[in-house]
Amino acid sequence: MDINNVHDQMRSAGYGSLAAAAATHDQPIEGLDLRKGPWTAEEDSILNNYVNIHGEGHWNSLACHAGLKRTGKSCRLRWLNYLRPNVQRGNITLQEQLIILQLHSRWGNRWSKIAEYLPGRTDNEIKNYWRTRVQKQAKQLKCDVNSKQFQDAMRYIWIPRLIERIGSLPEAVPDQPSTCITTTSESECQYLVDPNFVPETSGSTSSDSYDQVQVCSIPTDPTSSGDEFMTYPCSGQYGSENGSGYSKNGNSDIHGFEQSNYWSTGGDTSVENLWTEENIWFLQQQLSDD
DNA sequence: AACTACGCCAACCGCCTAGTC
DNA sequence: GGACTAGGCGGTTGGCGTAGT
Repeated sequence: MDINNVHDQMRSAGYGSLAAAAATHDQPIEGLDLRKGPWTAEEDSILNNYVNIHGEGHWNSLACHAGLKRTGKSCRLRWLNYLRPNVQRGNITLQEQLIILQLHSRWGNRWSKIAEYLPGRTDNEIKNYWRTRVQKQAKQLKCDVNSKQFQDAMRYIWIPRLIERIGSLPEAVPDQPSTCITTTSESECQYLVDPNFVPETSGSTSSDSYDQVQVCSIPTDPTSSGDEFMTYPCSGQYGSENGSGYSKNGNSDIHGFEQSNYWSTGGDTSVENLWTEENIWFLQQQLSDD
């Protein structure tokens, strides 16, 4: 461990308590070489060992006592986003995408709140996912990510498509503790967030509508205790028998979309091919008719 | 092979809030 | 009640890798 830690440097430099204050506000103090940028393996090891022994919290003093020339904030971030046990990185699954879309439509950019429902995922990663993937889709649609147009596109196209794809998976992905899939009948399926992570989940409530899928039990308000299912149109193997379940307000009017190449993008698990020119044109036509 | 453009993501920044004195 | 501190959150940025030319 580096004996010449920040604390000692501060003291020897005569800064006293100013040092801690400076660290709090991320203000570099002349003569102190607080490190920035990517963490080294050695720094990771030091932080990991220190937290394993002393626990989380008190990040500023942790940084000093561990001999890390980093701000407390930096240590906290590194621990939460990278070193913490069970942190998952990369490969946002379909189930996770679904949850992100749903929760964002409800809570907006409350990344940390959304992250609570995705065990192992950090708010930073969800935020990055949203910015790089979702906003890209909005850009392709030539609309703002917060616009009604894009919200509709998500609700009536993207999310149902995700549901369809999740339903077509060979089996529920076992390493996704946040999501379970239960099928209550041949034409009805439910995607429920694991009760361990979502409060007030209703276990096996039946769908009100024959051709709609219950996706998630999410409190209307973070403090709400009531059950509320977000419902989305469903088609194909899980939807209405005529396969025309895409609907606004429960009435089908986007099924023509399906008859284009919307469902013909193969078995990839991403949504990268969602907005073909043809689909974008069709969607814009549909939405402009509202 | 060299260069450029772009996407992704780790990390930083500034602001806010809660707790403490 | 005000000052100070720690921690948390969302927005932003910079660097790296990769695809395209």
